[in-house]
Amino acid sequence: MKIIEETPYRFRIAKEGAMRVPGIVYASKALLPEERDDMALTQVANVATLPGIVRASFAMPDIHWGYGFPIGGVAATDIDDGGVISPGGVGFDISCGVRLLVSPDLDSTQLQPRLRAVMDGLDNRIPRGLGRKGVWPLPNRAALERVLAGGARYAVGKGHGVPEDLERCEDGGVLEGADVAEVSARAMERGLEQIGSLGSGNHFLEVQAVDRVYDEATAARMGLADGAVCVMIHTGSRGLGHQICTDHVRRMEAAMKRYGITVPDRQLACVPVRSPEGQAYVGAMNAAANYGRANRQLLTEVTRRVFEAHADTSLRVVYDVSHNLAKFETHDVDGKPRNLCVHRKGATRSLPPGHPDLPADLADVGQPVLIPGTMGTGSYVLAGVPDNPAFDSAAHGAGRVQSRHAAARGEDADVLRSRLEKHGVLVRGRSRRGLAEEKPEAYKDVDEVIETTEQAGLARKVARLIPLGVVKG
DNA sequence: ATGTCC
Repeated sequence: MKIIEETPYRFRIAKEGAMRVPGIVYASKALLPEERDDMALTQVANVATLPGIVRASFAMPDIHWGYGFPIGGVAATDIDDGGVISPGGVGFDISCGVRLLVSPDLDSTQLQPRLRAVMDGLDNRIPRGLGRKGVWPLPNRAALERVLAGGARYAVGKGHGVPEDLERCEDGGVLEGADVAEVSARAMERGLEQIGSLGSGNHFLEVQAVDRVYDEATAARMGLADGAVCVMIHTGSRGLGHQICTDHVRRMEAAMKRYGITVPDRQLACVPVRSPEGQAYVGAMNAAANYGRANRQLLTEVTRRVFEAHADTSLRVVYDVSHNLAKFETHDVDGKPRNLCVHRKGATRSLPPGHPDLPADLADVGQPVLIPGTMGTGSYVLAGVPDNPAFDSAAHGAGRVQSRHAAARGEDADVLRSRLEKHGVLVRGRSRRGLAEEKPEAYKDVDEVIETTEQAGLARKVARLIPLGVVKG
C-alpha cells in the first residue's frame, strides 16, 4: 500500500488494483497507524473497491479496525449509478450515537455536594449491562412497531419527554422509511424488552462539566457556558440493531453473486441500494435507527427525574446525533449534485452553517458535533464547518489503540476505579471486566484527535467537557 | 457493539 502525506493532517492511499477511488485518511503523524499493512488502513483500501463509491474512501482521525469497514470510516455511493449499501459500513450497533443534555442553571460547583446522590440515583435507575431489560417494557409487538416507525417522536408523544427535545435531535428524532416487515421475529423479540437501556462495552452515561470554551458565542447558542453541568449519553439500538445487521448480512452474502459483485473481504457484503435486498436492509436499518433514538430519549427522561430529585434542576437537549448510520443525502461531486448513500461508521455527521437540515435556532452556527473521549480525560463539542471534504462528517470518539482483551489484561477494576475517583470522577459500573476494557489508556489521545479533526477542516472546537461521574454497563 | 456460536 502506497501512502502519501499530502498535508500534516491528510494522507492519501494511492488508488491501485481494484480500488475505484483513493483512500483519504485524516490523521496527524502521531495518529496514523505505524504499520503500512495496518488492518484499519487495509480496510480503507478495501472499501474503495465498492461499486458506485465516489470521491474517496475516507477515514476520520479516530480510525481503528472494525467489521469490514474501519470504525471511523465514511463512504458515499451514487445510488443512481449502481451504488451499493453495506451493513458493514453502518456497523452492528445501528444508529449508535450520542446525546448531550445541559442544565441551564446548575454549575459544577453547585452540583458537587449533591453529586454522590445524583450518581447513586443514576446507578439505581439506568438499566445497563449485557442483555438487561429496559425502563419501558412494551406490552406487545404492535407497540414496538410504533417505536420502530416513530423513534424519539413516538416516545415523546407517549409522555417520555417534551416536544422541544425533538427540535434538537437529528431528523427531529425520527427517520422516515422504516419498514417493520424487514425486521425479523428474533430482532423484535430482542428489542421488545431492551428499550430504555444503556448496554455495555463503550456505551456510557456521564455527568460532565464544561471545562473550557473555545467559542463563547457558539457555545452560548448551544446552551453551553463555562462550568455548566452536562450529561452525555452514548448508546444505540441494543440487540435489535445487532440482530438486524446479522440477518441482512446473511441475506446479502447470498444475493451479491446475482449482482455480479465481488469484494476483497466477505465482511464487506453489499448489494445495490436500488435492489430488493438493498431496500429491505434500508427499511430495517431505519427501523433500528428509530429504536436507537427512542432509546436515548427514554434514558434522557430517567436522567431528568434523577436530577430533579437530587439536584433540583431540569435538563435540556443540546443535540442528539447518530454515528453509525447510512443516510441518503445530496452532495456535489465533480460539480454535479448526486444522490448518495453516505455510510458513516464511527463517524459523526457534521453539517455546516446554513444547512437546511439544521434546527432553526442553530442554522447560523452549524451542527453540534458530539465527540466523547474517555472516562478519564474529556469529551468535546464541535460545530460543523463549510466545505467539509468528507460529505459533512467528523470523528466520533477517541478511537481504540488497545483491543478489549489487551486493555483488560493486567488491569484491576478496583485500582482503576480508585484512580478515577482520585481524579474526581465517580464510577458506577456493573462489570469489573467491562470497566477495565474501557480504561483511558486503551484509547488514543482525544485532544490530538480533536486537534486533527479541526485542522483537517472537518469541524471546529466549541467546548471541552470533563467527566464528574460515569455510569457504565 | 452483541443473550461474544442455535
